[in-house]
Amino acid sequence: MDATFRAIADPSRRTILDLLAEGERSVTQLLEHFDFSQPALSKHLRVLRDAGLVTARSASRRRLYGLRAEGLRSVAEWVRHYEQFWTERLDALGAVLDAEAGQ
Amino acid sequence: MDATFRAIADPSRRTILDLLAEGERSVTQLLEHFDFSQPALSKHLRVLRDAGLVTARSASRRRLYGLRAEGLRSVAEWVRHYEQFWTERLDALGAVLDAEAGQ
DNA sequence: TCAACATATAACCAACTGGATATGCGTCAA
DNA sequence: TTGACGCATATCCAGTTGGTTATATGTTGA
Repeated sequence: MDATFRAIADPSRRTILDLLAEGERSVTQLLEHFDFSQPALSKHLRVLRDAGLVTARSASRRRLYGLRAEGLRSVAEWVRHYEQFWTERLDALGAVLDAEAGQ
Repeated sequence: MDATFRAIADPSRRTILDLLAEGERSVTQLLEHFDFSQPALSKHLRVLRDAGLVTARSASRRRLYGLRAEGLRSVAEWVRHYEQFWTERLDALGAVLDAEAGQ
């Protein structure tokens, strides 16, 4: 879980996840979207793989990466725990408005 | 937004947010939950403040920190975009089970 | 008034990180 | 079979990070 949070802390890696959300991509395909070198991309992919956020399979001489969104579940649950803090306020606001409308 | 993701990448800082979710706390109160020094805590608090995740107000000679959960909104929205990937699968599974039950 | 308290900042350090270049290794096409 | 392709790994480097100790600042109580 710690690995997950550290993995998504980097904007390039979040972009990778965004790209993979559209479907499987090879390393070369992914690389087109970045300014850094291919080894740098491979490093990012390794971090994502170690965090369980992407999968990889070999297809002839290419390597296809895919999204493994379930890896983000812990993040989703963690943040949902906080979501109530702003939805509660909206509920409270709604209650106030209702009360005022009732008068 | 980038600052937000980097801020929550650290487990100590996530713990701080968890503590503040229960209410305002002074630096000394927060410090009881950690093994590191007071300056280290002040540094973490600065990162969280810069990311807009906590608020601080002076109360006599103490400084009370509070949660500012709205700062996590961008994270919540980002991860919700991925949430569909596992809920969709559950929906699909549900459809299969429904179909089998119908036979 | 002054010592102790509560906190922030400064300066420093080791470890980690994201990048680069160089290279190794398997796969395909000619 | 061999050269080019696709990718991973090794090594190195500069910048960032999380920690430390030392110190400065404001506040309160005696």
